[in-house]
Amino acid sequence: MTDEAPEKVSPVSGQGARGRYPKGILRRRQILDRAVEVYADLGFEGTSLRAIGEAIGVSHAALRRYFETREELFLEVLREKDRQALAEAHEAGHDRAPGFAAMAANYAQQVPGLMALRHSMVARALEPGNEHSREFFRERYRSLRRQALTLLEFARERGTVRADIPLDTAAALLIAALDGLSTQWLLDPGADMHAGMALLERLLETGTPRED
Amino acid sequence: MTDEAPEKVSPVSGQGARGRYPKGILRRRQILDRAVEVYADLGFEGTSLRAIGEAIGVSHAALRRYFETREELFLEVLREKDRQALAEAHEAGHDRAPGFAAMAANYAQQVPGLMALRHSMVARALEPGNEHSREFFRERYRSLRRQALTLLEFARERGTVRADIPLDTAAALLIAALDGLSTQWLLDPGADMHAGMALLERLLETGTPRED
DNA sequence: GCTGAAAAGTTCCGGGTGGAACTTTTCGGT
DNA sequence: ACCGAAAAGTTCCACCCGGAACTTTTCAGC
Repeated sequence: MTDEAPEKVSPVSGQGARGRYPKGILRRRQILDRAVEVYADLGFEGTSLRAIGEAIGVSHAALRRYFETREELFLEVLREKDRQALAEAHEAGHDRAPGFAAMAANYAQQVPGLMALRHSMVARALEPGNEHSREFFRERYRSLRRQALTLLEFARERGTVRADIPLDTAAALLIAALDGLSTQWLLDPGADMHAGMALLERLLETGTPRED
Repeated sequence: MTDEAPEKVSPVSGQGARGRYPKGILRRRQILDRAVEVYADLGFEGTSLRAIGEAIGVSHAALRRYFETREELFLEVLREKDRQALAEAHEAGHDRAPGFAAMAANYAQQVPGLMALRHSMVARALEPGNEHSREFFRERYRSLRRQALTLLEFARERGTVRADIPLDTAAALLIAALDGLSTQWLLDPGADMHAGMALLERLLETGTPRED
C-alpha cells in the first residue's frame, strides 16, 4: 500500500500547504450528492468513478483527488448520511422518546438507493480485504447498539420495558430486526416491516398482553 | 435479451438433443464447488468467471456453457446450499422441534464465505436490474417465513408460544433477527448472536419470566 | 468400430476500469 | 496586480472482464 493519501480535509496549515480551494469544497459535496443518485440508477457495479464523473461533467481521475478509492467515496456518503440522520433525530427529540416502530419508518424512508448502497457496502465489508469498510461498519453497529440501549434505558426508567431482560442484548436484537425486516421489505413490499417492529416492541413491553 | 439460454438440465429428449455428457455433469458440480472456495478467498469482485475457470484449469468461456452468467452461477450455488441445508434439517428432525436459538448456530456455521456471498447477492438483488436475483430472494424469504411459521405453529400447539401474537409476523421477525444478528456477528465476533436469538425465543414464550 | 452431430472447450475482440504522468487553474502572498 | 506553488483536472496506459466466433472432444446410432 503506497500511502499517497490525498485525504487532507482540514487546511493542515503545515509549511506551504494551502488546503482546499472553495471550488474544491463545492466539488466534493457535488460528488457525494451525485454519487447516490447515480447509484440509485445504475447499482453498485454501474457506479464507477467514470459514471459519477460523467454525471457531473468531469473525468473520472478528478474524483481521485477527493477520494482515494471508490470504496472510500461510498463510505463517506454513508458517514455523511449517518451524521445527518443523527442530527435530525436529535432535533426531533426521537433520541429520548422510544417508539421503535416509528424508527422503522424513518429508517426505511430514506433516499432511494441509500439502503441498497448500505447493503452492498456491508456485503463487501464481510469479504476478505476491505478491512477499512469492515472497521467502519463494526463501529457503526456498536454505535447503533449504544443508541438503542440508551432508548431502552429511558423506557425502562418509565417502566415500559420488561424488567427481566438484558437491555444490551435487546438493543442488538432491535437493530437486527430493523435490518432484517427492512431487507425483507425491500425485496417484497408486501412484507409488512412495520408490523414486525411493532410486534417486537410489544414483546419488549412489560407483560401487558393487549391487541392492537 | 437474446434468449440463447444454455439452461437445459435434463436430457430433454427432443429431436436430436443429446443432453449433458457425464463429463459435463461432473464439471458443473466442480464449478459450483470451486466457486464458493474462490469467493471465500477473493470476494465478489475477485471471483470472475476467469478466476473460477483458472482454479479448475479451464478457460472462463467454458463456464458459460453451464451458466448463462456469473449471477446465475452464484444463484445456483445458493439454491444448492439451501436444498442441502433443508435436507439436513429435515433429516435431523429440526423441522419439527423448535429451538430457534439452535437454528442460529446452524445458520452461521456454514461454509466460510457462503454467508458473505448471500449478503452480496441480496445486495445486488436490491438494485435496479437484477430482477432475476430479486425474484429468487423474494421467494426464498417467503419460503423461510413459511418454514418458521410452521415451527411456530408446532410450538403453539404445545403451548410454548404466547397466544396473543400473530404467528406470521413472528415468523418474519424471527428470520429478520437471524439475518440481522448474523450480520452483526460476522462484522464483530464479539457480538453475541446466540444471546440475541435466545432472548427473542424467550420473548415469544408464554409469559414465564425466568433467568438463564 | 465408424461416423457425425451435439457437447465441451479455446481463442480472440470490443469495451470499460483504476492508476500514473502530465497540464491547467486557482488564489495567497507580496 | 502579478507571480508561483499547490490544487484541480485531463490524457494516456496496462489490465481484466464478458461475449462471439471458432475448434476439439465425446458418444448414440448404425
